[in-house]
Amino acid sequence: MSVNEPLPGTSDIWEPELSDWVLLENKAREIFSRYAYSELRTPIFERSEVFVRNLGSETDVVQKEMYSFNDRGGRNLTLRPEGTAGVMRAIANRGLNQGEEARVFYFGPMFRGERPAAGRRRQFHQVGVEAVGSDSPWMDAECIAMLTHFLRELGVSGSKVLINSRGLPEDREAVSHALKEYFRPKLPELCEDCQRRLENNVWRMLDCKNPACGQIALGAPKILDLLSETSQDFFKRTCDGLAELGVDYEVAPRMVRGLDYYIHTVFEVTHSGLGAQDALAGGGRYRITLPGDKRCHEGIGFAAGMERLLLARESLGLQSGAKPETDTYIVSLGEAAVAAGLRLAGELRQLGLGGRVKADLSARSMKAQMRSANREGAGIVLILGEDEIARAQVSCRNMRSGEQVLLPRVELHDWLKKQ
RNA sequence: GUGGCUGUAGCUCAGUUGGUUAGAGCGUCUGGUUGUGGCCCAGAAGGUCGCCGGUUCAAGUCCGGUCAGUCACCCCA
Repeated sequence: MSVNEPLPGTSDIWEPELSDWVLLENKAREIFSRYAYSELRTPIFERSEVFVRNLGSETDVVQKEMYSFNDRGGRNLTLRPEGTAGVMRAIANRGLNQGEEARVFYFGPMFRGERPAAGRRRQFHQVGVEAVGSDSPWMDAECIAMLTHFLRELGVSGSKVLINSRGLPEDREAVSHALKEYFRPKLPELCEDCQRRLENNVWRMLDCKNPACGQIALGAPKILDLLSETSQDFFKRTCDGLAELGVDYEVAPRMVRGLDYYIHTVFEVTHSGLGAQDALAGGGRYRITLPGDKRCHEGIGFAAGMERLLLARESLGLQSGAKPETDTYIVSLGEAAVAAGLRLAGELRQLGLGGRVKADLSARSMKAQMRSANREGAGIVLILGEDEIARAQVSCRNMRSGEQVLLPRVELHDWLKKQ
């Protein structure tokens, strides 16, 4: 508990774990680009209303999880709790022509004031995509297919795609009504949370984790059956699209996602290697009115938790090993040689020879410098001592084979190229 | 926000029913004759036992509080 420790739910990311993060980012760029998505970077904080209007003021995220503060000008700002709102704001600001599609992906830190647990942090990272401007169910299918493609490329096997539909806003009343009718008589048998939910949030009663409630929820009317024909048709065509694209999925009739803006398709990808927080990614279709734009836009998107992707990979034994800190290590014996070593290191870096080059500046004993070279995984050690400097030579040692040659300085570049 | 478990060297952990100068392994540093790594050997450095308070002649060991970590709940990525 020193001031040097990062705040609860935040952490420093060092090598070698950092290489896994870079791998994730590069894979995201590579795969999403193939689907013609472009990277977008939006600010990490926004005016609070950007999130409130997008997520809905009644959602848990807005009610109790936002990191909000007033800046010096008295504006109420918030550290982004998710990526979609900022992306929508950016698209609105730039403008979207009639019929134009915006396909973007992003990744970066998100912030929620929650109690940390396995796979849940206060500063966590998401990689997400948004495709705005298409109201085709095929788009939903392709988006989900892209997500499974991404997971496959990362080596994350054993995940499960769950999909459901929330229908259109105009279907909601009928669904809520039917659910209330079903649950009301069973109220005494339900948990406290669900008793409260009956009026506030009936839909959530469907996926309560309490075993007793779960049993009762099994008998509840299915959302899908209660939706309008238009909504049912949209869902069916999304499923057809998934089949067309060869995506394995499961219909989860009781899955309800927490964010209010979703319409039609909602989906989630779960993985068994994650602990209690088993959602790897989640998303869905939304309808949104961009501020300053009278037209209504539809979009589909998802966000995947980067920490959770990494956890899933870890559970499959996929974390990458430690990289060597150094490729070429220059040992210098004596103060005069240190200057020569530094000069040689600079020369190699300018020429791009020797990979990661490190000159030992300590003037310690040779044994000590060799130990360091070995510990850092150096493949090549170049030795500069009094003899070498006097004769314009350099001792070149291959640490893997143990072979060592004494070369004239002018031959060093060629020797390095051959290693 | 609520609850369970945990908190001793850089890391992983020992530390018996409270009893002298708190230990191990790994890692680090320096040596094992003049300029050579990995193996081996020797030595060294490194800890206010998370913090505060209490009980006691005596607390790393017991009690309370607090902070932190971890897992779970709510919810989500």
